[in-house]
Amino acid sequence: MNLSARQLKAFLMLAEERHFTRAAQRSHLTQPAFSAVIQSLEEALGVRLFDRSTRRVELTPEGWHFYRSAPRLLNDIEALVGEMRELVSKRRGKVAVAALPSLAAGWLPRIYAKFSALYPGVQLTLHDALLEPCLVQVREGEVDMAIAALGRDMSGLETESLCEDRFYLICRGDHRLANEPEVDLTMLENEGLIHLGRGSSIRQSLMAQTDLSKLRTTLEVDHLATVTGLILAGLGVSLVPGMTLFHFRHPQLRIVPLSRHSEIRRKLYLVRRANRSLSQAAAAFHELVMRERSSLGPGDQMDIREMS
Amino acid sequence: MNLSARQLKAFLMLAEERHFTRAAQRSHLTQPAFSAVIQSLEEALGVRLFDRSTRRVELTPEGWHFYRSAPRLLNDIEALVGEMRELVSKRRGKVAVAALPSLAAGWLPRIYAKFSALYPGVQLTLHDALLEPCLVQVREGEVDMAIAALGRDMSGLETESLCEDRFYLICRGDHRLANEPEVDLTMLENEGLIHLGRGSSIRQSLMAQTDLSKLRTTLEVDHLATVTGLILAGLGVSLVPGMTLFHFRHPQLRIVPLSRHSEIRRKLYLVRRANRSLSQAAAAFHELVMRERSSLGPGDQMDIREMS
DNA sequence: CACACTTACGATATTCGTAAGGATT
DNA sequence: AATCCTTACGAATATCGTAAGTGTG
Repeated sequence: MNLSARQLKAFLMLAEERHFTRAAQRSHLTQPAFSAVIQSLEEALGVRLFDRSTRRVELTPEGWHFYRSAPRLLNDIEALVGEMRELVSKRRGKVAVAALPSLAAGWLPRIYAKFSALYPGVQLTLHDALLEPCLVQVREGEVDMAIAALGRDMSGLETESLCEDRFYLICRGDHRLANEPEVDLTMLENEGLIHLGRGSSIRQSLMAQTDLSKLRTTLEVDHLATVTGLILAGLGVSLVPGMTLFHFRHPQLRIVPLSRHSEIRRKLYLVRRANRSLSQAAAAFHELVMRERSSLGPGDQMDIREMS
Repeated sequence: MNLSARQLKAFLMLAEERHFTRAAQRSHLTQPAFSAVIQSLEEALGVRLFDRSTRRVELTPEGWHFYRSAPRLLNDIEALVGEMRELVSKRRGKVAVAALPSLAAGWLPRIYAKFSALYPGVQLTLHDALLEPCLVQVREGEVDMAIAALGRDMSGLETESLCEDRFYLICRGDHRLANEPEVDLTMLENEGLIHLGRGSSIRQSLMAQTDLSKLRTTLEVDHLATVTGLILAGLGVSLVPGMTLFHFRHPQLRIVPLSRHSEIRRKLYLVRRANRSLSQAAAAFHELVMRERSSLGPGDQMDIREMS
């Protein structure tokens, strides 16, 4: 037995029209072919569904019984197929992304806006989280992908490089280095440095690439917004990657690039589960991110321009 | 697009097993053939439903979405097909029959008992009604068939002869004709005759075949049970067909056949709608009636034996 | 290298359209 | 005679199983 949507559709068409020739036309079939579909259905069910003479076509008692359920059934089938088509065409769907706070606040919203314009039916979710929580959410399938740095354990994850993010010195306008065109790490000796928490990828990038022992760590906070306030209050300076510079557009703050030879960089990646395909909507989002990645990397110039 | 039950079943099998070879075996297909079914489904939906490497088979996001609805859908399909099979096999169904009161009380219950034993799942309905209401119910499709006589208007109806029913004289044991082996209509002159109502087929048969002007009509009632009482009270005699004789098994009543040459008969038919097929259950009932018709026709002997 | 999915390919079955057949009004 | 469903039949398509190919652990 193998009931098909085509048979159901033909049955309903004939039950409505009570006329093989018309029902066949509406089904885009020749009348004999249509007849064969009905016959195959009757044979599959083992019972005649229509009484037909050349002048009259009518449902048999069993036909009526079938007719009670068939429309709902076909409707369910077509609803399901329709849903799938909507997913494929991205008229519907969901994309969940995890991103480091710096990206979640700065670059990603612009991507979200573009994506929403392209696919207004797709529901977007954004989880701003520190590096490790980002990776956990990807690994556990809570999000489709993350935009983050590399973590300690990247097993089961697949990464694609997005950009490299240079670091900058943030200081108050009256700081001794405020008007340098660029600074060197050696110039920062004995400066009071305001750090982000240890869960932060910014902090981790810094620790991995730099010897900060010559600097004094004055404070450690969790949010960049807080850093702004602390610097303004004269409590120290900070080193942050380019992606976060929009936090520091302030008349009394200065942003000074680190010189080439003491350049520190944070590498950012798009992270997703290994060997797992993305949903159609997520794949479209992924594609958009990769296409737009030039708008955040190589990284520095653009952000400087934005700030000026 | 033509979704089929086979595709759904294969999909669910694979979603459960996550293994083409095993799922193929359980589907009684070779693995490549099974693979082709899955591919045809994916092609029909325009989206991959399974991520497969040689070592792992897993649902894609779209596959999961499909999986949310597919089991219910397949279940509905199989439920419908199952229902149809039950109707065909007469494990379920309905049969509604209309019958003249004489048959509804006497012969038909025995048929119902036999039918119920054969098909305990089929629900039987019996409408005992006078001739014209019987025919109306058939014509309007309220019942599958009727067991009745011929009416004035038989258009749209199809009849099959069931039996002929002889008439008998019913009188009290102390009546002058009580011990005759048979009586002639002429012997009934000036008798007081108890009639049934004009809607009754018994009355109509009598009127059509006999000149009753020599007899006095003393009373006219609607139910045979009442006739019994009236005869016992000495209010007259009655003429009734053989099928009703069980009403008159009473020590003080006598049943006397009418002689051959003044024989009156009531013809009984199975009546159904013209050009309309019966439901499977009704067809089985019809067949049983026709097979058992010898147990009521030619009519007389048996009833006489029963009465003795 | 062994297991597992895909591709290739020939055989069979199904489906389709055209044309002829048969029944009903 | 006209209408309309069924049957007949050849062509295109789909489905199946066997066997070879490919890729992954």
